[in-house]
Amino acid sequence: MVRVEDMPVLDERKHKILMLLIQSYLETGEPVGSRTLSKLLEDNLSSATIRNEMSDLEEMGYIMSPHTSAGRIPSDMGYRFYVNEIMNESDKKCNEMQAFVIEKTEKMEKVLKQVVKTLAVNTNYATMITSPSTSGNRVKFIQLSAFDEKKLVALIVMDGNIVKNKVIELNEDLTQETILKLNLLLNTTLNGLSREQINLGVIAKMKEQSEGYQQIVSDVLDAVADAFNEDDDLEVYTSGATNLIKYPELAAPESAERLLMAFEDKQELKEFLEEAKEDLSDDGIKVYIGDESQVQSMQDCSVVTATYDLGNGMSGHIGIVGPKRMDYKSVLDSLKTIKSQLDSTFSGDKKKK
Amino acid sequence: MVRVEDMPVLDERKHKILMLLIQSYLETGEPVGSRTLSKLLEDNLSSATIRNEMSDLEEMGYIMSPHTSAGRIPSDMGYRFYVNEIMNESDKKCNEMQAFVIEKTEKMEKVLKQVVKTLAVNTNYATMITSPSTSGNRVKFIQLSAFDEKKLVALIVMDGNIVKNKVIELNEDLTQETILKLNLLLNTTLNGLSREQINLGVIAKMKEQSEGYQQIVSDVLDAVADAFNEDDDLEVYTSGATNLIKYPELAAPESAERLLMAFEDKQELKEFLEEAKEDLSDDGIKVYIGDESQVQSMQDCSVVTATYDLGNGMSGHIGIVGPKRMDYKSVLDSLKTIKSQLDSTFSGDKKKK
DNA sequence: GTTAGCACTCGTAGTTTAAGAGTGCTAACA
DNA sequence: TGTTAGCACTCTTAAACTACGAGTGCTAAC
Repeated sequence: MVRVEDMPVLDERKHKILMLLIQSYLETGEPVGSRTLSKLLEDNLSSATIRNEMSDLEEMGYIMSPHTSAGRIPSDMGYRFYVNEIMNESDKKCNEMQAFVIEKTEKMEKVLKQVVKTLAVNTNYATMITSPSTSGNRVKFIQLSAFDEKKLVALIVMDGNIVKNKVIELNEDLTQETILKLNLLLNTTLNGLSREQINLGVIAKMKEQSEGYQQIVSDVLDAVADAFNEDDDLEVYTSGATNLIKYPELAAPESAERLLMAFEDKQELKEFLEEAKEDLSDDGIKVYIGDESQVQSMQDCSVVTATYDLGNGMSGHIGIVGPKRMDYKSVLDSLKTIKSQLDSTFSGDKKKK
Repeated sequence: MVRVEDMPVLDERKHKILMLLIQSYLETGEPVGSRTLSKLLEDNLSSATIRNEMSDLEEMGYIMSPHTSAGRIPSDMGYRFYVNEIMNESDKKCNEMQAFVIEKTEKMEKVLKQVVKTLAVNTNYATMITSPSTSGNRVKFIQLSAFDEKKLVALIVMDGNIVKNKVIELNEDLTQETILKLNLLLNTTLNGLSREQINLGVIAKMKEQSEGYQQIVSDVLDAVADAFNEDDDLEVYTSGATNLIKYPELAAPESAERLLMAFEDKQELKEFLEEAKEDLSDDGIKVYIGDESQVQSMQDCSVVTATYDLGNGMSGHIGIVGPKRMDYKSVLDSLKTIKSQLDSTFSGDKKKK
């Protein structure tokens, strides 16, 4: 793992050469030789001079040669250098963003799937997105309704207007009156309470007052717990995992398989995205190079993550996974665009599910 | 495409040799030579004799040689022959089925994901399952509740106890009385109606009686339409797609990529599974070999599909995709086991979502 | 500090070679 | 007539060899 403090300072020429070398490698994926750089560089320096500089850069740890007689490729530290550089400058340019079209669908799920797919198609990398999670949610409204002889449906609305329902099967008929009473009890007791506030005391008190309908109360509580647990079964949607095997450096059978399996299983991705929120930079975008991501199967990849915020207390994470030589500039731009699109799409529209 | 009528009849010895050849190929994945078969066969026939028989079988179209000096491999017709054979006999044996454990979760979605994963792990092939769909559904119960100043939630219960809800935002406050009236109107008008029965006439009549709350009625109708449309966004859950690239005959870069992409996109799978229900055999299990599946990306695969039935009018489809030389016997057994497990798991438990 | 020149290294791609597996055919045998 | 041994032939695969080109490091000269 590279620490920024450990990175040697570069004079102007080395800086230029390093950036050029990395750019060239990002484009071609081929090791870059001294002659290539010499031609790329506007100063007419001979390849021999460049060779000396490259030798220095290699010693410093910014670049390395895959074998003796190939050119040089960036090390993880080299990539880190490059990314740090463009993170600084990228705001200035803001090159013509492709506008992504997000159809305004009612279902959050569909929007997320669409976003993740759009991103994957546009970037040609693998993408992932978590469904938005609400923190510090509260119960807003509960209603029981009998819709069949021995069946109730419990409707639970949470603060973020998340609606949950649960079918409850009964052993006996309930009078309309009983249902009204239960509704009253449930609402007066639970409304406005957060997960933490619904403790054993509250539960005991409710059961006490429920006069023989403990089972129903307990079923409703299950459903309430479910609504709170929305976070726990946070979904991760992915797309374009197969894009990755197009990059030769990731196509090695074993590593490719592990990568694809990670995208199929999603558990690891979920954990990673959840952790990613811990160390946010100012704009919520962060780049993980190689082992920085701490995900075993992505040691040979870079991951760019962003946080999106739907405004009503709901936020989630987006990630783009590509080879280390991914086109960081365009990925950063894409993510920024998506971020703002998501924000605006839902600014006035708080529906969910 | 092979038609059973076109398959030449085989004498006993050819039958035995063909079955043996295919079994050997299924196990090893290597072309089978005459010497191998000679040793495998209990009758002491020389390889030369076998060669003659194989030559005949090749002429008939049951087997083919990948190149001159390799052994023979089954043709699609050969596989078809084999599958037809074991479909007949497999019921007799019923070898010790592995019991799959289906945890009884509340959410259908989780069950399906678990099933598809279990199957994939057990068979080492790729698996897919559609969520159960209900045909001929009707509206059973509708309820509007105000849970916030200007927000209603419409709760719709369908015949299969599928529950849908939709949040409706209002421009004005509604009195409790108005809501009761609307509830009455909605229930008296819509209850018991199927998708087809809710036509323009019914809608017009409702709007007429809704006295200025047309917007709400129309929103509710949207939600109802949604509930009916459950079928349209039938989900397909998949697992183990990466298993496929372990089989050399499928690992060729281009074809493997198409396969994996099919499993990522799922649209094609969905269509295939929906069509599969058209031509059911008696026990709901069907085997598609090669181009029989009509799915472009699976020309080199075999697909075994089964229908599962949850009893309350809900049914869906399972599919297992593997190389043509998949272990049909164990796949058929696994599917049968899962089928019965699914049936029994939900026999007394009609919850959904 | 820069550059030209040169020997050297190493990976890639193409060719050659040898080995092995399997076939088809022929002729002999029961 | 069915079965078998034998043999020449084909074809794939892997290993060994070759030639080539790209790139380097070093030295010596500018």
